[in-house]
Amino acid sequence: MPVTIYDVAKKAGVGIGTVSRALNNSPQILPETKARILQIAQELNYQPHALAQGLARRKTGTIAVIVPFFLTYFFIEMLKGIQHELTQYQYDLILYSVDQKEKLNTFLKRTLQEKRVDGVLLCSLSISTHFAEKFIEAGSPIVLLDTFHPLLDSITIENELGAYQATLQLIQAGHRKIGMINAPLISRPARLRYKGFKKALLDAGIEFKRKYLMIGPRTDESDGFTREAGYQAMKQLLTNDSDRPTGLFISSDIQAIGAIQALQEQQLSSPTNMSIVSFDDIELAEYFGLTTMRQPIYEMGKLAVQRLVEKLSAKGEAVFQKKIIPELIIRKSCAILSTH
Amino acid sequence: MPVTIYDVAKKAGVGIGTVSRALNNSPQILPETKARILQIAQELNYQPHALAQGLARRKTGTIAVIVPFFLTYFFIEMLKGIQHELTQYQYDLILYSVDQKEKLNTFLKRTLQEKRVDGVLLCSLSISTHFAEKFIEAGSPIVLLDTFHPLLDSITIENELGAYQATLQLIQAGHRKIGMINAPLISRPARLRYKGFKKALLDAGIEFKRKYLMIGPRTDESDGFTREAGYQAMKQLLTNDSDRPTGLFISSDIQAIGAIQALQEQQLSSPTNMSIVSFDDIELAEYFGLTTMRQPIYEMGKLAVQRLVEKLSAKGEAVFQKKIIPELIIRKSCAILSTH
DNA sequence: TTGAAAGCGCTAACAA
DNA sequence: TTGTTAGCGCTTTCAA
Repeated sequence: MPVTIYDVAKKAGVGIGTVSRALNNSPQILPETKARILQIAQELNYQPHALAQGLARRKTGTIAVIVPFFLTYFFIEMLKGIQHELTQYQYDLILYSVDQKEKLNTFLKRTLQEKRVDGVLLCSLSISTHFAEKFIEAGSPIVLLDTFHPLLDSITIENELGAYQATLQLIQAGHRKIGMINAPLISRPARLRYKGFKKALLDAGIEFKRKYLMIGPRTDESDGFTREAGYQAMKQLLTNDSDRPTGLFISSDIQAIGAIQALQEQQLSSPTNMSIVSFDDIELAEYFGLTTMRQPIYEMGKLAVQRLVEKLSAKGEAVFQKKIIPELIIRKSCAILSTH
Repeated sequence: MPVTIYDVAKKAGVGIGTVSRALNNSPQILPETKARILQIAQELNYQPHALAQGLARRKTGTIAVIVPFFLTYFFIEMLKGIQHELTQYQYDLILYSVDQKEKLNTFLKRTLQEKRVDGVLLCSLSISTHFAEKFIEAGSPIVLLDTFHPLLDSITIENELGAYQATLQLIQAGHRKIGMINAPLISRPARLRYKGFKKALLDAGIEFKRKYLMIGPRTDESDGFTREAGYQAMKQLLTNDSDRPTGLFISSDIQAIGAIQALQEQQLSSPTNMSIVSFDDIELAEYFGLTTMRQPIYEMGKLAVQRLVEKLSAKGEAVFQKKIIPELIIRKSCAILSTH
């Protein structure tokens, strides 16, 4: 039989209101009674019922984190940052993973109406304007992570700029035949990285060749930022052995790793036969010696939580849109092209 | 202003009890009134308040998943299985990650008393007998995943058997100088795999050499089943260049990957200079061509959820202890030793 | 078949 | 400073 506030009150010989005050350290209570009550609560091993407390307080102490179903390295890192920071603020985390498109809206609707959570962190998934407005109307705190909507708070990476820099790195290494392996363009980061890539070529006066561009497949199981997708893309690219790029910008490390595998199967290697600059800087990037654009994913997760918690207490400010600039990490997958 | 059951009742011209009956498809209601109420609820976009519902029903529709803080590939896979299955049963998932030892007990205590969740899934972390008994007393459903306690339901891998088989594979390939890279022995799987390893050697009449055993370091950040730990262990092992093993059982794929890296740094490779059999069969194992003992992690996650959900409805049966037998996956990291 | 009312365990406003 | 009480939004008896 779980012990309730009534049990504590009875044993202490006070009303439940007083117990509540003692527990929530209200100033309107005599220090001695407070001490006595706390003591008794301890003895009885009392712990408030979370749901009852939530119902009365109109807040749950829980936030929802919505992520794509395919938990890749990227999301793990993000989750770690989020989780770590959330612990600091004493919030619990409900994890929703979206395996189908409609699911996201279901979850958003639920978080909005069901009142099971105080706020939501939406990761890497696009929210419709309809729902963005709903959240604003309802005054429900939400922050977007690695995704964007003009009406809402967000923390994103400067994808276009990062891609530009990555490509520039290839150009500065002397490459002129530069290609890209990208994820499908339904993904916003994929679109932006593509844009940055093309701009870098344009600015350098290098022609963009359509056949140097490879877009890996997307499946129900993945968003296309996968090792397998990178592998397939590179294989496809190697099909054309008369005219191949010498340098490649690949939209994620994990794809680059797959691509390197495809290279090796043909007795080729990076950077000898193909220079590569990728994106993310996941843990494995170091192992593969990838020159890559580092996204501080963990820190972004922390930042998102901080912002959300801020909104949870004092809401109603201007839209907060933080853009993080990725950092070029030079390893050895991008070689300087020998001039002959 | 959120719409409540009262709003629906008023608009339908009925009592809230009737609305509740309509919503929870109780048989004690006239089909027509039910239809009408449902219709109105729809129009009003009504959704029950989760906490209020939970308070009244004495169940939350949420389960807790407790995992170690260092989310490795192993846990990700496990989480995916859990998450996927949980969705089928309409349960929400609260994720607790344990970053310090005391934290686990805090979480267990909370789940027990706070009534925020209906049950718990404890992954890869040891529960004390004290808490095991508490859970039984309280009748709180809990199932252990990749961890064991005699009093509680659990789903574990036959670690000892798996290690035995892995080692046997090396022996059958002709190896006689066989070593092991292991994680620290505080980990139960590490202990059991060590045991299986030694038994295989013993049964084959092969001497176990202490200097062929390498145990990687454990840190606050990790349990020792990491790439870095494997890397360090192999480096250490290579220190001795006069007398090295030719075959190695490594306690996880990710450590094996680190070990291979150390090998490569010395211009060595597997299997040419060192045969390796590892454990887990994570996604990357295929890429590295690891011969390994496959743990059906995803399926174990699913199974755990199924069992938990079962207990959630009809509890109070015998202790369920499922032991999964790992499967040998032959790739190319273990070479047949040429007889000369 | 339905409505009214008594909880579920807590917080917070109101009195005392 | 404290006790009492009215909610919080729902489920579920108990009568009708």
